[in-house]
This record gives sequence, C-alpha cells and structure tokens, in this order.
Amino acid sequence: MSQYYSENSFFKRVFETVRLIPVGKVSTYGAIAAFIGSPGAARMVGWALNKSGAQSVYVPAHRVVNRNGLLSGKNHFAGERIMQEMLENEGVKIDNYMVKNMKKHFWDPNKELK
DNA sequence: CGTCTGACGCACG
DNA sequence: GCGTGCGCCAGAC
Repeated sequence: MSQYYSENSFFKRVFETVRLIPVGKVSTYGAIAAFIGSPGAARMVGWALNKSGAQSVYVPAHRVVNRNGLLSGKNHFAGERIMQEMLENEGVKIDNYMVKNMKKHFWDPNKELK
C-alpha cells in the first residue's frame, strides 16, 4: 500500500486514499483508517476530512460515510443537502442521508488495493 | 509534555 | 433495535 502514498503524514494518507474511491462508490471512516495502518483511528479520518477543503488537490470527502451508510459528515459541507446531492449525481441512491444499498456501493480499500 | 478535541465504532443494557 | 458510554489516536495549543 505504501506505493500509493507520496507522503507519510496521517492526513496525507487519508486524502490520498479517499481520492482513490471511484465515482459511484463510497467507503467508510473505519475502513480507511485500517487501510492506512491505524485501525481504530476512524475519528481521525473524519477530522482529517475537515481540512480536506484546504488541500490543493480535490478530495471527494462526500464519498466517505460511517459504517451504517449514514452521511455523518453532511453538516460540514456548504449545505446539509450538498453531500447527498453530490452522491446522487454520481449514481448513489440516498434515503434520508442514508446510503440505500451499502453492500452494493461499499468500496473497501483493504480489498480493492494491494 | 499534559489536555482537549472529534465527519467513528463497538460493547452493553 | 435504540440510547448511552467509552476507547480510539494524531494534531493543535
């Protein structure tokens, strides 16, 4: 997995992993934390995404949801509905801020990347 | 260096 | 199945 990182800081790794999430797919905070070598640091992933907007590169933070498929980060976008709308525009069905078919849309870096 | 802070996750009741 | 409590750990101060 180190081949995917240009830098080793925790934040950078979060950003770079999130950028690998394909359009129409979503991942979870826990899965990303585990992938970058800090299982249990799911909260840090969310915190890192808070600063994702300040990054020079685009970070699709809207494709990261919690393990239930809930758009727990919606309040951190310009508007509460922005996150849901962006996902729906990418083909992800959302119902009341919840990804409808997580099994179908879930993208696990631990399995997809090697 | 001690504390506080979370866009989380899990264990429990 | 839902609410509550707590451990998690990198970074800001």
